[in-house]
Amino acid sequence: MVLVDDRQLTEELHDYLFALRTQVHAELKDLAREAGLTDTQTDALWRLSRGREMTAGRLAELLQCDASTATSMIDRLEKRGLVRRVPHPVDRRAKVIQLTPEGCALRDRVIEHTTEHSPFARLDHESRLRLRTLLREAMDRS
Amino acid sequence: MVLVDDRQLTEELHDYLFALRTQVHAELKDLAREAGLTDTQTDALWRLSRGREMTAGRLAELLQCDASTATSMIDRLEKRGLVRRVPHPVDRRAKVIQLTPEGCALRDRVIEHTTEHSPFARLDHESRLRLRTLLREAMDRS
DNA sequence: TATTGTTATACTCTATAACTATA
DNA sequence: TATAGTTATAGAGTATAACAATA
Repeated sequence: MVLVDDRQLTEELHDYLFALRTQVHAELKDLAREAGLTDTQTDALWRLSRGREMTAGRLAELLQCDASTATSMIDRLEKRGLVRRVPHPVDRRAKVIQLTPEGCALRDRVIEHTTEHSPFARLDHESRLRLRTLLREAMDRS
Repeated sequence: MVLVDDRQLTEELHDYLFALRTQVHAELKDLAREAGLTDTQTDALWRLSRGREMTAGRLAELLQCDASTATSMIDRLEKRGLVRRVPHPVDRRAKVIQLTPEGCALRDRVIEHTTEHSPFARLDHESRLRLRTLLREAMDRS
């Protein structure tokens, strides 16, 4: 039983797509400001934190940006002493990006702050489970 | 009955928060490339399209950016002939931002393309309804 | 030859501060 | 005085193309 027009619903979800971008931007910006970072840098820090260490190429892949963009981002993070480039153990072309102790400390603060001021705190447990399921489904591009 | 650790679930949702940013960025970038725009410009066009016309200040508010940022964005869109600044009917300080016919045409193409290649197309109707409800709840900052 | 990463370049996005015109 | 918008400035994010070193 379809009570809502399908095309209208899809269009409405696209409103959310755009709003989501703005909202997520804003949430990350708040997080970032707290830590003295930009939202993109916070994103990068989070990735490095979750996956521990990785090559520059892998980071670019996760952030879905060009390799050259990753290079300049890493440059800025390195200049701030948050990450460091170390040689790859077997591939001498590649470089492994690591969080420094300062980077780890900042990451910890970001995680703590995120957990405290979560935009998902409004939802109850069941809702969060459902949201996870739906997001997984919608975001899966494969 | 809680089968999943709550803290872990919240952390996982934050992974999605970051991933979502990247994903939504990417979706908008694809959309934009199609139309020869940046993702932010696509966003602006969409807002102008949905709300018809509005002041520069209102646009900045919707995009959650500074007024000066909106100014330069409008500059670029105007230079491309997609929007135009017209005097506000009663407040002579304010300017109303309008889509030009070219802007409208581009907006139509973007909407059509979005509907066709929707990231939400993967979800069935019921799932989309549930997603809408959850997003509304989670995104409501008031 | 193909891949990893960097550099040079050019644009867009972004906020802050100082400003103009109007309310 | 306060508000709407602009300008000047500076830094960050972004991709393209050309390049070096290595696989």
